[in-house]
Amino acid sequence: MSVSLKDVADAAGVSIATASRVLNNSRKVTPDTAQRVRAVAKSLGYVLNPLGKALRQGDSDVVGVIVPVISNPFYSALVQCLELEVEKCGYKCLIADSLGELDIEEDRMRTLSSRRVRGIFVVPAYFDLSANIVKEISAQIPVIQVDRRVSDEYAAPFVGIDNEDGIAKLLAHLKGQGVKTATYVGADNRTSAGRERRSALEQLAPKYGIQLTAHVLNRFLFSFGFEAVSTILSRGELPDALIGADDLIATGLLAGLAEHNLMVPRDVVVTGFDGTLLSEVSVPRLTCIKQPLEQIAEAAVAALESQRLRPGQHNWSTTVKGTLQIGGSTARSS
Amino acid sequence: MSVSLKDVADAAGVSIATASRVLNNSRKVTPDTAQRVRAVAKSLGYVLNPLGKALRQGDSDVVGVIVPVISNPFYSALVQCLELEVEKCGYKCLIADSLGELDIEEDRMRTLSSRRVRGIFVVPAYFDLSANIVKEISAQIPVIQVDRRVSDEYAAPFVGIDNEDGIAKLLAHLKGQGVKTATYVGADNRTSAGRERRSALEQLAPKYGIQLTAHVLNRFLFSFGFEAVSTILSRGELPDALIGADDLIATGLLAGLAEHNLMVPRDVVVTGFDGTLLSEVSVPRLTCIKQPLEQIAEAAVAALESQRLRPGQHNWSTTVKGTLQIGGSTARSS
DNA sequence: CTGAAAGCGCTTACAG
DNA sequence: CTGAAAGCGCTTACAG
Repeated sequence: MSVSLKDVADAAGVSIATASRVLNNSRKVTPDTAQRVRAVAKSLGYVLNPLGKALRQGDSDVVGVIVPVISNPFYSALVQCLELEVEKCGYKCLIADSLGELDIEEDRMRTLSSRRVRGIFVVPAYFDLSANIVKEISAQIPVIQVDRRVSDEYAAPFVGIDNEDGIAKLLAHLKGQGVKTATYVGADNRTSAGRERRSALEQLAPKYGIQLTAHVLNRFLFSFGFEAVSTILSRGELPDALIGADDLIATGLLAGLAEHNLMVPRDVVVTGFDGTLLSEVSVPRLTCIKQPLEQIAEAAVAALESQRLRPGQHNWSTTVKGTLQIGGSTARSS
Repeated sequence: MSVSLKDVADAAGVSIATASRVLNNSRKVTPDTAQRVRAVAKSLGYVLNPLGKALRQGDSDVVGVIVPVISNPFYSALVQCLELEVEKCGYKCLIADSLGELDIEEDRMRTLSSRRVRGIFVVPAYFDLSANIVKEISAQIPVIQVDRRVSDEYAAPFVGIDNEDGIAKLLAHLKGQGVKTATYVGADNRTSAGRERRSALEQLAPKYGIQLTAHVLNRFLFSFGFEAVSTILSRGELPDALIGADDLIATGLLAGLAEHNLMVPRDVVVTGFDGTLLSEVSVPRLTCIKQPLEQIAEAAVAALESQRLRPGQHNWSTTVKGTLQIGGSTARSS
């Protein structure tokens, strides 16, 4: 049905080897012949079949991307940035999600690996449980952990935000707004992001003169933030600030507070983390740490390339710093 | 490096033909032999290389999905549903976005086609400009248009929401809330969704006793909704309702109104379309038409299968009806 | 029931 | 500079 390299070669009166060389600019070919082949290829509408190429070379031009949930605005934005960056290298992206479940994650990684992708970007579902699969696949093809990492530091390189720096910026801002007490509505220990943000907060809050009441912990979900409001209210007094572990939780908090007729920032200020669409869409806008996604994507692609060139070095990581994005949700002084 | 079918066959003392048959359950093989092959395959950690299979069969187990922008919550949700449904058939998804640009869309479709995917789901970027490429690729492999369609009704089957029905439900609800005047903050004629929603509104509003002021039209963007508020205010009187063409525009309206210290629903009611995460996250929640994504995904996959079985019939479509999701943004009677 | 062989489309040593 | 040939991993008529 579709035209193959052989068709082109025949029509041009050359061997398929020559045709291949012309179309890949791989070796010097008589200009005359080259031109003829190119013309024929064009007129016949030849398009390379990447399957044959990949099979032969044991290596495709596809890169895999695995995120927990593609419909989480943070991940859909991350995926888009990664895709853009990957395409600059002339590769294509195969995108998949793990739904945050270990067995799906394993399936995705094995499938991609068997397809001989050039490499995999993965946001591991779990800090500890995902370590094995990341390490296993990482031994076969280049794997880069993005946004989250697994417990085993020799599993694969990591690229992501500096959570501690982000939390520090948030605390400095809150302090400037006169915040004295805060409650962390955060993520549990399942993921590295959850761990790092929580421990940074615990460590740094005292330095900014902010007193933390008991955390409310769960997963990165809007519904969790929404419900957390009731939990906190049932305790009695509301703190000056509610610190959400990400934008999803934070917008959940905004919605929950509205449900209880509490005004933000008048009654309590709220912060998020990520700087997703949600933070811009919410009313009031969410103060949060904006992740430099382009930069992360760029670093991730660079990491993958470096991993391809000299494999075996897995215990390194790249962190980038986020920026404080100030919204109305913490405009306490006004 | 990785173990191939030949390795398995050798280790099991059979031909690769037999090994292949066992692993595919394709023909009767002596139970004894079959068991042995299976055992060997397992112990060697054999995993099929889909490249070889696809090359041989001229057909892979991959399905392509092309949406305009993956970071639009509606499309990321759609992609997730499609992926889930596609996997039920044992296929994998190759996801890509066109950024709403024709040349990228063309590149994506051609690339997928050259990879011999089993079929493509596409949300065409343009109503008229995308017609050619959809038709071209549709002649090669099964293509299903989802959510939007192109002008040429013989291009490819379509699966999506019944926009007219959705608009009617919205109008009925608004009428019940005592709305007499409304402004449509909508999408232009670039896409079929934009066209259909607008023309349905123009046609149906009078029947519900709702008077439309001049439309404000542009693309499906949060920023457009946000800015549209100024445009409308500069005209003078605010209508009873602002009807956003989708949730992105509608939440933009909410944010824009808040910026002008206008209260929703007190000063004006607002509606959206799609029922994305944004509609739930916004404060107040957005009244809108919720798209039955699971149902759409199911129908789309069924359409693809039917297209594979008997190709050539392109001029049919499946529409599903959305449901009215009532939020605080139209709670006028309260 | 099983195997030897062809062939999907491609690239790349190896000769010339 | 160019071509004949091997081979990537797989499936499937074709014989037996």
